[in-house]
Amino acid sequence: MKNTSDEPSGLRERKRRETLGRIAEAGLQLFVKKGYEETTLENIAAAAGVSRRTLFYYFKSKEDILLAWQGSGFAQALHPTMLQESPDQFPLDAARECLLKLASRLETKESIAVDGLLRSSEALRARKEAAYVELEHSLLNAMLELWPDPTKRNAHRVTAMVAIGTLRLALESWREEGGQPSLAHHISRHFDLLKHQV
Amino acid sequence: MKNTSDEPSGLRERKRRETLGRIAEAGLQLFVKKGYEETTLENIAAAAGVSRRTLFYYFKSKEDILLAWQGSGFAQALHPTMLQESPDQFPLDAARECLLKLASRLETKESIAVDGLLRSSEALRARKEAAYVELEHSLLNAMLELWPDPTKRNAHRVTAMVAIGTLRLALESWREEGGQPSLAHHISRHFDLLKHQV
DNA sequence: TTTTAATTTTACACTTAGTGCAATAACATT
DNA sequence: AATGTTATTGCACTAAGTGTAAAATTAAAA
Repeated sequence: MKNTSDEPSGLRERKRRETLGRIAEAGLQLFVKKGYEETTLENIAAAAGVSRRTLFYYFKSKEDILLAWQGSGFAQALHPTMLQESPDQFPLDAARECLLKLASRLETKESIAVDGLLRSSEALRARKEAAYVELEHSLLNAMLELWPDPTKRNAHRVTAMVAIGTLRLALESWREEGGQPSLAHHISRHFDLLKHQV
Repeated sequence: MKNTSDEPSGLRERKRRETLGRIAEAGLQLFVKKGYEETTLENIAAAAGVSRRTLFYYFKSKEDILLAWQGSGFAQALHPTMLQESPDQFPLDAARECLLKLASRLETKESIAVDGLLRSSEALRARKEAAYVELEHSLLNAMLELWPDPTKRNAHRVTAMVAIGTLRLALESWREEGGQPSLAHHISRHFDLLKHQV
């Protein structure tokens, strides 16, 4: 009979998670060491102790093996974290606070390594930009729960776009300046710029 | 001796342009008819009366054949059009005017067809988002020429981000509502929303 | 425990995008 | 006409990704 609970915890599930982890780790390690293009799926499969075909059982593409590391859970945490904000503020201010709380997740070794790799080809750079649009959607959905006014949908879209766009610029600037000072600082400064420009 | 002028106009150049055009048109036509993934480079080469290998002499990838149609020259026109704006306005207002002037370029049959195709796969959707970031850079460069104040670089970045982001949302909304009313109208409305939200 | 069902892993053959290389054809210049 | 330059092609090759079906592993039922 099928197990309908959320998290089955048998041997099968454990091995599954282990294999998934081995593949993701072997992938990231090789990408960092040899470069993304220079690493073949054959390489990853060998390092993970699995057949090439099995890679596609766990990931739908080579890119996905890299993207699995993106943002250290930033994307997953965005929605719930935003929901914790009080609705007694302007949406943009709430978004700002939320992003500040999550900033540390983007300051990890993995995040930085992955970000470097995401610059190494057109296709990967494009994926990175697309990821921001995903964040925008997560943020928008949380906003729609916090301020459930159907007539403000477009306004919220604009707010989410501005907030995530500001995060993107802050990250860029943080990197350009070699991680100095903290990312949170850059985010704050960029949100301040916003008020003066718009 | 080498021809150093900008636009050589011999037989060679004419044929070159013709071949380029044939490939791009054959590609778009087949993509629309059969779908992007379902169209092979073999198909396009045959339809353009050229060898598969020659495709790579003109385009560096299959995606590029499609992306050549993106925006009907919007990207190329952005910089020069922005430069025509008067510096006696707020940068964001100038950007708004500029985008309104260019809006019609996105309302063409080709733009709409390409946009549809760009939704058909993850990789293509990602390319589309990346294209907006390119626009952002073009706009930023023009702004830096119009208001050459090196201390305002980050401010201008924010402005360019907001302007192009607004364009993106306006385009989305315009499409959702079936092209009604004009794109320019949607752009205006979204820029108005901005003032209220930020 | 044995049997049966579901899931995971693998091998193999195949398609297609993209690259390197070198030969040939077409155009341009002297 | 001879020479150089650019465009076109064929061929062989690498690597990503898919379809299929068999084998191995784990879970559940008897």
